[in-house]
Amino acid sequence: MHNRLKELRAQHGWSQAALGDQLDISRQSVNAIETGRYDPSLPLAFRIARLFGEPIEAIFDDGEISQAAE
Amino acid sequence: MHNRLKELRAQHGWSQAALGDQLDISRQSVNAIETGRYDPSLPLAFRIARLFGEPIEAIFDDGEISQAAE
DNA sequence: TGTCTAAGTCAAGGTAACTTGACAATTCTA
DNA sequence: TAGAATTGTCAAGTTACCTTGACTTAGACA
Repeated sequence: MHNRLKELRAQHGWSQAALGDQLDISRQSVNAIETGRYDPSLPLAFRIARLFGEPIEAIFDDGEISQAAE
Repeated sequence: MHNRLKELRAQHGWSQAALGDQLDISRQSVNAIETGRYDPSLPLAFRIARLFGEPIEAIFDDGEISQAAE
């Protein structure tokens, strides 16, 4: 799943390690998510979205077309 | 993490098995998520949100206070 | 009554999401 | 130039997510 983690982290001038500290995960996990080796868990996705002040859907993109309720 | 899966499923009149079919997971997994035994993966959370036409944050709630970007 | 469906749970197993520790390559900078 | 910081990656281990198969309980209904 594509994500904007690297871009958002760069906007704040944080290292992978510094971001990991704030998210309470290791720098290797930050790197793995940024490089697409695996997706974050849902609780971690919530922490990421909250840290950057954006909805999960604005940060992560699973490539499918989202359809609003009618 | 709390979620509204059971409520949303009831609104559509679907069984756990029928919902599992649409999400491409087993009925036991639907039950485990509904009863809070574990959280869905992020890709599965996307499929759930898309199926019900609501944002992930409107269906799942990790209990923390969300703060919009300023 | 017996049968069907739905829901809840358990066991056992596979894969994904994390961990710590290590090493190499690059870049910044004193 | 040497040292520090950053990033990328690997190995090995733990836990979470998800599977199939099975069993139980409860409700609907012929």
